[in-house]
Amino acid sequence: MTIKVLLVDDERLIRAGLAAIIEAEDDLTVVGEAADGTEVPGEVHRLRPDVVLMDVRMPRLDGIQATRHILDTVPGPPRIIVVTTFENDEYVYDALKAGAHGFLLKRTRPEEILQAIRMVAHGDSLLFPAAIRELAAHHGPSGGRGGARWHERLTEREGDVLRLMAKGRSNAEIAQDLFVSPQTVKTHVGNILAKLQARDRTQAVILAYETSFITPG
Amino acid sequence: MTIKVLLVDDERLIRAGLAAIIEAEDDLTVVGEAADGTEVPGEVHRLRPDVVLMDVRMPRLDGIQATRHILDTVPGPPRIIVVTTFENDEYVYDALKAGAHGFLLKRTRPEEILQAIRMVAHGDSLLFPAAIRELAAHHGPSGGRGGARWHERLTEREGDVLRLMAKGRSNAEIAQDLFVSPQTVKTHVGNILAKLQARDRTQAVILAYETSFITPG
DNA sequence: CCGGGGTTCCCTCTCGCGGGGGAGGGGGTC
DNA sequence: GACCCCCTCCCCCGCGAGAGGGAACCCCGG
Repeated sequence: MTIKVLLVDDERLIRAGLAAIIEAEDDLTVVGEAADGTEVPGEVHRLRPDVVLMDVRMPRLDGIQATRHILDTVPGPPRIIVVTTFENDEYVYDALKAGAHGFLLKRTRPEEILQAIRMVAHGDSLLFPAAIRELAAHHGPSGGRGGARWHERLTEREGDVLRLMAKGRSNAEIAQDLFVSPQTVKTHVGNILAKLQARDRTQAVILAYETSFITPG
Repeated sequence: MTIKVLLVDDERLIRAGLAAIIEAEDDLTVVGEAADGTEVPGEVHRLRPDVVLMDVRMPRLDGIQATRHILDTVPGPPRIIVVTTFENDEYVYDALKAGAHGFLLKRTRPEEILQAIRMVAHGDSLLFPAAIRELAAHHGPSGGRGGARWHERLTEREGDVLRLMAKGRSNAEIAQDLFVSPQTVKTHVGNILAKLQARDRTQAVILAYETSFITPG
């Protein structure tokens, strides 16, 4: 049950680095590489990877269009992680909207990149594994099979706060709703923003929508 | 082609007031009234109104649940306008999420209430008539048939700004994106918040999502 | 028993956001 | 021409938000 990964990045150095840390794990393997978005659909069809690590900024066809194209055309598509150099990259939201299952910064520590690959391969969303958290809440803390804990996952309380943030509540209002002090809410909000790599509550709410943590309509 | 309106409010006085101003118009007519959410589905089935003016806070079954129920069960459902007493009512977002096509404050001036009814009856969303604005942009300024202009509609520039707000941009970043000064952006943002009756940019973005001005996924 | 994560609460500090004004120019209608 | 709307830009001001510390409690697991 090794997880098959396809690397997509226009810089050979990046691909080599990612391939090195991935191949060092025995439950992960790199089945192919692509240097451009245009090559991706063919490679996906041919290699049937479980996870695609896709750079956002590429010549010819960028990661967003490539993501959209794969998810539109390939039946049983792979999970796609969008990789970007800068946090708060302007394409991050577009990428998630295009159907990506998470995003990573290139400077993220290798162990976390590996954990991220395993998580999305197992069907979790990188930022908001709502299903997992629900499972853990309903079926007791014995939830996920070993080692799947990732430090960026939101806690239950943080989920409560984010849900209220996504209803337009201010910190003071959230404090009233949850019967805690405003300072506590500020702490939670700060942790949420850090985990989501969001700059402010607006970006956090956007991510909540784009990753279906919150569902409109 | 008179527009049939169903009034739903637990206070007879409110219903009477609304009925008075609506019946004074010859293109609008009140086909029925209901004092409780539980009565609504039956009345909708029986009277087939074009528009439902629905109070949010009602005993037994509130406006949100009633809205959801109607839209779930009635084929070719009416357009629903949620009416509330206080701005920034905590139920507003829930109502829009339940599928309401807009919301109004009870203290809104009568002419605007009438215009709102006409707008939603013609298929526009009250806050974000994106379709109309697109039509106007594509088919020239001859867009909507007479008199449909409502002062709460967003201008094209405001739409640009809101779209960028919904991408998580700060005012300064929006200014760069649009090649204008930050002060100009602040002006637009202020106007947007006023028109949307939103308290801050987060609420504005939420409304943008809930009314499908922005579409996730 | 001790460690770690989660929740709660406190402090200070900075800064962007939003409210309140005003003002000028362009383009449209009446 | 007068009017109105939109877009642009400016001022001041108050406040909430977020960053960056710290600290206490509980519960669970090693």
